[in-house]
Amino acid sequence: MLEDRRLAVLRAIVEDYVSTREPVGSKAIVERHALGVSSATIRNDMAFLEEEGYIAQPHTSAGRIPTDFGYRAFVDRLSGVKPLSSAERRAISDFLAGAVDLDDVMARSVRLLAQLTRQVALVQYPSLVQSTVLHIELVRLSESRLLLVLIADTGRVEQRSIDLPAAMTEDEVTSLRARLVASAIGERCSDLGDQLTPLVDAATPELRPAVAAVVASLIEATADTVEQRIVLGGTANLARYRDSFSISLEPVLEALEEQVVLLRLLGEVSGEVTVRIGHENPVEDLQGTSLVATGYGRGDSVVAGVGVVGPTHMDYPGTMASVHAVAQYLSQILDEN
Amino acid sequence: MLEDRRLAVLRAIVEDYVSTREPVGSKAIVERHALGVSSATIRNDMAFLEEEGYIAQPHTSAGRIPTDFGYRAFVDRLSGVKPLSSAERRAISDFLAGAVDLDDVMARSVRLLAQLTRQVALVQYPSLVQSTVLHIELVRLSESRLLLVLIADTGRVEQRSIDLPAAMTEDEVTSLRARLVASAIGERCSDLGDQLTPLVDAATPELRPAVAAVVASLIEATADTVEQRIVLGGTANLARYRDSFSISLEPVLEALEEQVVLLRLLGEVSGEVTVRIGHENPVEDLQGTSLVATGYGRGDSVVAGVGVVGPTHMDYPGTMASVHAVAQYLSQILDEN
DNA sequence: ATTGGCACTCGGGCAAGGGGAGTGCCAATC
DNA sequence: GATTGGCACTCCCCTTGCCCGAGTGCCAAT
Repeated sequence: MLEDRRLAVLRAIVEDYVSTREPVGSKAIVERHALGVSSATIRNDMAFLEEEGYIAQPHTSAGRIPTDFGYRAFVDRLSGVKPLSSAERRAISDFLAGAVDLDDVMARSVRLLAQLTRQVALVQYPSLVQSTVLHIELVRLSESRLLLVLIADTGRVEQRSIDLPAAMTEDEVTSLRARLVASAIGERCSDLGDQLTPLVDAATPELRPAVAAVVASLIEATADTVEQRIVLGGTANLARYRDSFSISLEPVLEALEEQVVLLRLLGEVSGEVTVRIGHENPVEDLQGTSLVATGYGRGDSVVAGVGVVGPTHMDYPGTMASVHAVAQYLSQILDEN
Repeated sequence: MLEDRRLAVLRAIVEDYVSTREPVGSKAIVERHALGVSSATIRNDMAFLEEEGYIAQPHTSAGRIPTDFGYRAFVDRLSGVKPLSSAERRAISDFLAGAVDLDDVMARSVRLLAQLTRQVALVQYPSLVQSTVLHIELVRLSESRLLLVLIADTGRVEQRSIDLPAAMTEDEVTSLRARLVASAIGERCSDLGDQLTPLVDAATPELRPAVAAVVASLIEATADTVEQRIVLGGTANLARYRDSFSISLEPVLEALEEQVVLLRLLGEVSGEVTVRIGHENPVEDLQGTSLVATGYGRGDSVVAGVGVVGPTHMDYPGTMASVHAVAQYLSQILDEN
């Protein structure tokens, strides 16, 4: 009962601070939230909440602001699920329906998510490792250069140009292409190594180096360290929160330009919506921000992540709902193909 | 002679202001530049330069800062060509040499340019309109869905998925693919419309709608309004110049997220390095910034643009040199393929 | 446990003042 | 006629001092 009210106070503080971005005082809570007690009582509760580490004072005689720990409690125990309005749902499906290819789906999603949440959006391309090979194409650019195109069932198309150790004729390329197609189609991209090494051994001695180069390139293209791609959007939204980030937004922008960092952020997503608040964030430069992310995929398998990065004082319920919804639609689009 | 000194004063003001970002006074010029005259003389010259619109005073009793017009004069008449150091040249070629495909080249270029200039870099994919068709691939995703892949000689690979109006068998797809390849390979992408419409007419009545859909998709993919792609990088550098932009950087970031805007920026590039200073910029939200851009391509034909956006008080000679150098290397890479 | 009252703290806004950088102008000089 | 030193003037900006008010913590009363 008493515990309940204290949590209600914490909720009030989080909500008010998120909407006003100003430290909230005991009086403001009494006025804006019908808790049925006086400001003095609230003050006592606040002292307790501060003791426990949920909230903090920027300085004496200021209101309280939630700590990362406070947000954590809010997200875990206080925020209900905030359903999207039907207008929002419609907006999402309309927005994504017009996409012509995977690149377009990714670009639209990231834009959409940035718009919905007014934060920085991240969308990861479906992982090749989780995909199967739909088609392989080998195009002869010149005597000793090939273009390799790999098409995955998730809609991803990867290309590599290959400098051959020795010239190949058109016929040789055609035949190699047929053999690649025969061994690779339908296989998991992650198994390509095992599937294709026999081809190298089976090749004639003259052609072996060339075949090896092609196979190596194919394997390299599907190696999980390089194959990951993440699209970023809505960085302009960061500028709005300029003063929210402890120092400045330069390190934040910098971190967000590093693919490696983005991969770490979206690396451990699951089917659930995950929230990392402030210092919980693995990336140092982003410890002034929060991440809301989840995975999408076909059926139960998660093939990639999607999420947003914003100030710790974000609207968590709303953001989580938007991220969840976009992930759902992405899964659906993937299923349709 | 006298005119010469006045221009020297303008140059001194531009150079000092660019490096210190603070209004420069007559005394500072005497100290930092050996012009052989007293500060009073400089003051007279400054009064003249102000009268003519080259420089302005933020307020009485402050030093002078260059106007857009002043920068223009500096760029047109005062700045010599600043050659890159050999270390820089080596950095560029090293950086670009490791690229595995066109996407990689574009990503690396934009990163490189952002790093060299410490500003926001833009790199445009080679225009399809300026390319010829190297290969076309048609993959059957399901009974009534195809994936169309178009490979251009510039290394670009475009994909579209197509919902067919009626089912097609594997054989039908193979045969259509062969016909597409026969009519399209070696043609300019911009001519695809003319080249492919006969195919639709020649198709059997049952297949005609499907063929029409495929051809329409191909034409749509190469239409010059949609085919353009621009990669952006180094937005973190904007944060450093936070206070340089008249208002805030939010509108600037927003403008830079609009493909349409970027296309307008790089739309009219030529082989020369072009500079647009402040209000000369066609995009309203970017009139507090300057653009330094040029084109790259094979031989004389410009296939795409590359450039940077930064504060009007940028190091023009250095930026122009970097942009020029990167464009050169891009042209070279394109030539090699 | 809750409440009203009260003294206390401290940040932020505002006004006043001084320092300093820089200017424009003028009379003198080459 | 261009150049120069001198000088009065302007105005930004930093610092100081001050007050106000929001908000707190504590306490005694219920």
